[in-house]
Amino acid sequence: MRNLFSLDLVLLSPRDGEWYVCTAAGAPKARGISRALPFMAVSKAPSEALPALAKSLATKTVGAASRWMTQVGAFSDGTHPADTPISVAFVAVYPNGTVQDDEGWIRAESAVLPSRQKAVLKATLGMLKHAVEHEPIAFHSLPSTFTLRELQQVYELLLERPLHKASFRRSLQAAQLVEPTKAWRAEGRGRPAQLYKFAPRRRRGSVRGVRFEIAR
Amino acid sequence: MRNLFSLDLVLLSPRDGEWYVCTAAGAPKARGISRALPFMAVSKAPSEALPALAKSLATKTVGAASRWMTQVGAFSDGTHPADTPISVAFVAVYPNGTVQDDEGWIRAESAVLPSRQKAVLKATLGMLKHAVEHEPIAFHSLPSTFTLRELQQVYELLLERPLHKASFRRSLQAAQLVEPTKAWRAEGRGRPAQLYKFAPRRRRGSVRGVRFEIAR
DNA sequence: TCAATAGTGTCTGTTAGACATTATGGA
DNA sequence: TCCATAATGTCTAACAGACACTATTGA
Repeated sequence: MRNLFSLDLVLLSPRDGEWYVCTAAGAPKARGISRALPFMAVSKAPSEALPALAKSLATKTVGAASRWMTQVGAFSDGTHPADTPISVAFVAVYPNGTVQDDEGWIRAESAVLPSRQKAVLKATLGMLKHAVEHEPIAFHSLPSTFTLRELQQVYELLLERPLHKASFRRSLQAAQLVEPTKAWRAEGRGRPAQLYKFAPRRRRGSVRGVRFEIAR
Repeated sequence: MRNLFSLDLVLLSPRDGEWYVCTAAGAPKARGISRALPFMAVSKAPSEALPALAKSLATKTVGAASRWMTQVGAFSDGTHPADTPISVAFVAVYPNGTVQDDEGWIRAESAVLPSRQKAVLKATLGMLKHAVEHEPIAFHSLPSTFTLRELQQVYELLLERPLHKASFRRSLQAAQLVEPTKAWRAEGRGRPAQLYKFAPRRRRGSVRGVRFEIAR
């Protein structure tokens, strides 16, 4: 039976200041591409909704459920191992520490993928840059407790630009999104860092004026 | 031949401080729903890319090309007149003045649509709220010249909240996105308003710190 | 003691929001 | 003259960015 579409997953996890993306074997060997983003070929009208399908595929692939997932979009260009006319992509993040020395997780920057999936990955990273402002992506990219330095590094990964330490912490405090725990963590030389947990109290009340960052 | 998917369009245009959405006849008469968003049922792998397909369908439907269009996403829930497992939706805006007393354009707020398309419309309006910051949607929702009051009203429609007049104009001036023309337009009683045109000079250089507007 | 990192205090320039004021037309 | 709307000036509070400083650990 001919496939209707494929459902593709961009599963990301930060490690060493870079995004790692989960891949599976089974892509066509043509042109030296042996790995691909996890996908599921759908050949009949699915009984479940797309998000539920994506969630179960992610859980099956990684062995754990992701805490945040959203749709990236539908893609029709380029080549895809399932050879479907379109692919619907979802993105999910897994906490820092998920990536072990597993060859399934590879650096997103240098990932070699079928051309459609390469476009999916690029679109995903561009989408995260905007979505980070409205969704708690960074917090779900970390374990339940984390240092503020780790949090800032994830934000810098998401936004693809450096952030100012003091300003970052002030804004974070004003937003009342995290709470300190009583635990501290020493790494290497310097002063130990306090561990925080994600505990949003309220949405930032002051909705500020328009920003005009219009791409031309 | 069974359909692979449908391509749906959310064609929006502002009028009287509200969004109007373009609909076409031909939806099933069941449950009193007689109109639907314009769509195209795709039964074989398309020779064109999705954006090109959407663009040509929009041009054919409205009789004019839109100046801005982007994908909303893929939708699988609910009912759809094409009865496809998924629908890929695109959104485009048409300038104020496109909507005449044509029954094809109806108020988006009170639109009665097949359930999947209703979800598409809702997701679209939510998406625009975030996209307006990064893409010149508002300018493409107006004719080539417009008053700053019209521009602010479109932004208020997009953002779904009122804006402060003086701050809006200051930010607009700082962003160097518009240029005044020599024309003025008098409407009703008060002082005539100067007409402006969209003429972006530069991207706003100062990329400011993180905003934490995290939805919980 | 030194190096390295965590965390904070202060200063300054920018800007959003409030408010007031002037400008300019029609009724 | 009065009213409605456009456009702009001023003040203030909030905030981002820079910088410096203190705090606390390991080497």
